[in-house]
Amino acid sequence: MKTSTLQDVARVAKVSTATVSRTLSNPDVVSESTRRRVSEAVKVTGYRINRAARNLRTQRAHSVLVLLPNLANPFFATILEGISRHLSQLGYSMLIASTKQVHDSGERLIDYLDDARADGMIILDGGLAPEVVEMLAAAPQAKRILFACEWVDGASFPSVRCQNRQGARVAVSHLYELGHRKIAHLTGPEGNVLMHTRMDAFVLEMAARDLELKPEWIIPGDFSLSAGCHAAKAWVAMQDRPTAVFCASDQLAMGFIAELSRRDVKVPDDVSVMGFDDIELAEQFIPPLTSIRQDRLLIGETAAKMLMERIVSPDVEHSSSAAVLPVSLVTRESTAPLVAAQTE
Amino acid sequence: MKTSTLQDVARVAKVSTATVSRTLSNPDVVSESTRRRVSEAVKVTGYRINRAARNLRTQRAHSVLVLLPNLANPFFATILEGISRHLSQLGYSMLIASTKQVHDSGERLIDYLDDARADGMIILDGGLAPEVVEMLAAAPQAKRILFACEWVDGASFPSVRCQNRQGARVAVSHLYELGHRKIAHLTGPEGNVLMHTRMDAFVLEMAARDLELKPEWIIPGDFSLSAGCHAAKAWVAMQDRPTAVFCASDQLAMGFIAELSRRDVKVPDDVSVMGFDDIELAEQFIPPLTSIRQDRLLIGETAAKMLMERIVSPDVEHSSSAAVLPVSLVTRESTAPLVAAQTE
DNA sequence: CTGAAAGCGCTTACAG
DNA sequence: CTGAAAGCGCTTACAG
Repeated sequence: MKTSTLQDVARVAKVSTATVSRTLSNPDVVSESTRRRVSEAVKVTGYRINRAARNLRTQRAHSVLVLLPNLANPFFATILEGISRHLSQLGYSMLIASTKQVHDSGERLIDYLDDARADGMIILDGGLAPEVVEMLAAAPQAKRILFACEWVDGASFPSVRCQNRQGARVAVSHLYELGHRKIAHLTGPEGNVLMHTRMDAFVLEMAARDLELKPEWIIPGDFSLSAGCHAAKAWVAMQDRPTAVFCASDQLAMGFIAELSRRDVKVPDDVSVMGFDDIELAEQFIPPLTSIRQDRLLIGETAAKMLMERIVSPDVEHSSSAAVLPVSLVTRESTAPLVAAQTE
Repeated sequence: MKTSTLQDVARVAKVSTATVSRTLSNPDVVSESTRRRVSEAVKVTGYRINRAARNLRTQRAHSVLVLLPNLANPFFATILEGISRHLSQLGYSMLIASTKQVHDSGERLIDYLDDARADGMIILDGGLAPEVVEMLAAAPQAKRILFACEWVDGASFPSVRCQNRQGARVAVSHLYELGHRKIAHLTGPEGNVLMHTRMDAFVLEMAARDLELKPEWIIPGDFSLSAGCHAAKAWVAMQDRPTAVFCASDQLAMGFIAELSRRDVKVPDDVSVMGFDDIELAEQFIPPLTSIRQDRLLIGETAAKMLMERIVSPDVEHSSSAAVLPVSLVTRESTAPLVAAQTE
């Protein structure tokens, strides 16, 4: 059983292929009776449009590439869900690749656009090599590239992100209100745009509140569980221990707490710890983690929406400024008021 | 700057488009000097193949759909990584969709194959509606559909899975060797093929070892953290408490332990708990989780490999039996020898 | 080893 | 409102 084509439908409906095509993509333009005959013929033949043919003819791939730093990071799942939800509404498919895999396969990122595999690109990796960013920026399709979550400083791509600075400020202010004055920051990876943004806002907020910030209270990390574990060892070894730690990711916070717990340091009794992201697991963690919530579904949907507007209406002038989505404080049990015993 | 086509390359190289095409896809068949001239022309023009055109001409989409039950489940990330790794080696792209999203968008799963969007399908959801499975099985492209991790009993699709029965057996035997005799099983969701397979093997292994199994020691769950929490409440309420619990997933085990810990029940001192899957987090959990390890990268790679063989050589007779990949016991700190205090 | 030509299955400007 | 025809950019059987 061969799959049937427009030709087959046209033959059955006794109209031209042009008319079948119109009926399918623009029904208002054909007569009522034609519409009925064609619909009937479509049903009889079991016709499905051939997208390869349509793509070639319309010069559209009807799909979008999402580039992740790493497929195995659960942080991205909900963002993908949001992207995919919006794309499929518009009849677009979602293609996924990771930076590493594109590199390993010897392809260039821009090929996805150049070879008509994708109409646009949502990049969730701010750490692309500078020459890759340059190549993307110089490409004729640069208008159909957008960053989400992370971004590249100095590049002119539109982007979607959360209020990273505000998140750091809210974190400090939450800990401050609990009475903490000695607050450490466990950072993301050096060079990462989120790491710098959050750390920078943290430092400024500490200064604004006139809080001392010893150099060793900025603990370098990399968003991972294991970096959190290492940081816990550093914290334990400190002469003058901070009574609260603001971590740049939930995974960092979890690793930090896990290692402390192995050493019989209690959270939040001995030290308050909070994360950033509010991943699914934060609520289930022991203790449930106080965090800065990003709405990842919304980030995904917004990114897809902005990109699709640029794909569908390339000639309209689109604002190139970033869409900055709100964050919110989620208070759980890993942070608590400062008690006398912590300050001896 | 328009992107250049085969025509442009042919013009520059002063050969026909046929020759350019051959040079690119089958270089051995053209002369040395032609090969040089064409390569040069490709470089000069910056030619990239147009995949939409090639796909139409070759009647291949050069991409594969991976269907997930749910995009937001981190369990699948590494499997995707494995699939994607193999596909991209062969120049294929990976399309992702979730069962729910396909349903919501009003599409039928088979459309992906019918409309030339994908050449094949890897399905990670054994819980497809029976009418969907029937439709897939009846389709002319049924040979290019494969299940991984989960599968559908009674359907004849090839599949890749881990040794689920063996995993359950090893779990019981591990707990038995630690001295446990009263062992409970916290199950996956009713109706799920993994749930039944693991439970069934658990029950048989208990019987084989002549161990009592009270009905209430089979605790219904659904693979999630929160089901694990609920189960912990059930365990606490039991008159005759099992001294060890084998959970059908790591998430279940983590939820179970988390809730126990809130109630000051110690793992493994008061009860030994083990999971299934060995997800990344298992090692970082407190206590680090004993689990049955599945090699998810290998599952993904194997699935992609089997599917691609069927796509590339549709006429060869492929074994339709399942590929069953080994599991292994990973012993960590959530299980411990039975001590007298537990058996009073 | 190479070229001319057909054709994959659509969409759309043009003409009526 | 509808049809004939061109063409999107490739690949490949055929002929030489």
